Amino acid sequence: MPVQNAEIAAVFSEIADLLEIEGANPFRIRAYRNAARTIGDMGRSVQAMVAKGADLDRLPGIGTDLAARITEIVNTGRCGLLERLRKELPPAITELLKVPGLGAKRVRTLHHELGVNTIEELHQAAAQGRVQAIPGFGPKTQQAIFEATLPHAKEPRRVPVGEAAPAAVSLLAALRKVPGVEQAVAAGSLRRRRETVGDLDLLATAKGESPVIERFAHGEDVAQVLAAGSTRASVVLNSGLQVDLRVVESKSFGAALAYFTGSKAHNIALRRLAQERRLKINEYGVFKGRQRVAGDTEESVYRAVGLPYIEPELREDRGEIEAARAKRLPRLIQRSDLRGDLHLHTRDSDGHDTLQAMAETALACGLQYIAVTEHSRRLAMARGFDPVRLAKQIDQIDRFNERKPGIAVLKGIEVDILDDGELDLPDSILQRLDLVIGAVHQRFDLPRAKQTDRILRAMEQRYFTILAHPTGRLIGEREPYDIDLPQILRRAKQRGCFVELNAQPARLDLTDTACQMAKAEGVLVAIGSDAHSSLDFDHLELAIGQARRGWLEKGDVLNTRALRELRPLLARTMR
DNA sequence: GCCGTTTTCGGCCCGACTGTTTTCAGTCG
Repeated sequence: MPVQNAEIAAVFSEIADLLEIEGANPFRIRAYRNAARTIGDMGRSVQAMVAKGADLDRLPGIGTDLAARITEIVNTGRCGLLERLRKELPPAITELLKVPGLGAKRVRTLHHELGVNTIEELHQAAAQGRVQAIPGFGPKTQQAIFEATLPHAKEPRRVPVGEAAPAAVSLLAALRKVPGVEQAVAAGSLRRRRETVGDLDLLATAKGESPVIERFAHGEDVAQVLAAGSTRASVVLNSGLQVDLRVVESKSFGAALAYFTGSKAHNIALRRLAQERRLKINEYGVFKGRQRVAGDTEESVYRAVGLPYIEPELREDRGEIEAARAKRLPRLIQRSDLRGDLHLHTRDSDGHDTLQAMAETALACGLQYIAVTEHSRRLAMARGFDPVRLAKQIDQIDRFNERKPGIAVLKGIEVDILDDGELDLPDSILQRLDLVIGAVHQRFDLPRAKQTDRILRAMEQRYFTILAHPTGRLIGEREPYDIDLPQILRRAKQRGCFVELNAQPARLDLTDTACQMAKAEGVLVAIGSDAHSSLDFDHLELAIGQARRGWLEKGDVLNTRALRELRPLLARTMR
């Protein structure tokens, strides 16, 4: 039974939660949390490392004890420590930690004083007024618990970055109009371009008496004010999105921006470096004793700890500090590096705009070529193409290009990969194309070995260029299908074909760590907007964010190539 | 529980806000 990294991470997270409720050494708890994050974020399979006898304790934050626990979980599928903890505490109790305002200590108190073990029991206790009878708990706390544990109380959800970004734009515009406000910018996971955003972190600089906090808390879209002090406010918008605003003086702008951009793990690593230099970093600056030595810009903060500037998308404590120290930071790809778009639809299948309109908009977006890639016949509901309609479109594109429209249109297809790994259209028509994108659109439930084999077989087809949205996940809606991605990437390298980074906001597929894996394997990533209308070219910006999080540079992305360099690369896959 | 060009022991990031308190603990990011 294969053990996924995510499962090991979940075990360590639960151990950390239970240890915390038990009141264990906080640093031991942190060690389990750090290990959970390290394992969960890792591109490599821990199980494979164990099988190869690799030294697990060379992983950051993994020592002798944790290495032994990992080996135990991989080999036996069980974890003795977790089983022991689950006997000492009711397993459902970790759910209580998710209630806003409840941390480990209060959960422990509620458990000991009231015998509360589940959300339902906690709700009952609050309803009966038993919570406020405990020392340290008052009526407000009890009321907050009561409301947060109502059966219909929804868990805060993470919002796709494509939704969060526009919300931030309008909030920032409003902040900039408040008297005394000098700057207002987005920080947090939005600035790091994470694919989902838990809450919006905004940072403003303002002169002394600016009413910025007050105006923000009374904004027209604000449903609830969670907190509002002199430098910080937290609100919930009508959409359910939580927004935190921090206000600092402009001399602290850089330090505050670094601090509130995070990630938390990156900040901790940074402060540790500062400690070594007898410096202290907080959101107001970098300090040597009482003297402030940096903080007006982010660059100054990094310089103070002996590092070059690190791009926000890299700040996850996934090796960027070490890379910065060694002067080996990547020069991350930028939107302006993209020369073309390799995946889009017109209204000939399920898109909304004509080829002419798509081409004009792409040109206006600074692209030099696009590939039209309609669906194939298997996707009947998307009006997928059969060979006859595809032949017709091929002629249409040829005529279009003859008119010298200022942008080159490549002939492609997004062809379905059938259950057995065959493609949905015959070679006789595929051979007339410039590129063939293969996509899995049904049978997401195949077991790992079959699903992997299906994709590997598709990649071996005579005409196959790019594997579309390789994992099939839809953020927050559908899990990725179960595949051996490292094996697929290895085969892609051998075959000379490419993997897509699909820019649709709900897809952003590949993930950031998968992009890193592709880069490590030497497989070029093809960025595709998967545009279904001329408005969708904006999504390319999201894919660029994801690519940057995956440490991709210009050279790692197929469609940064000029057309004359691209053509031979595509032709090699059409053998 | 991890980690070490100061250390194999003794450290481990830092501050704001709230609620329940008469000076602070707990939570959060």
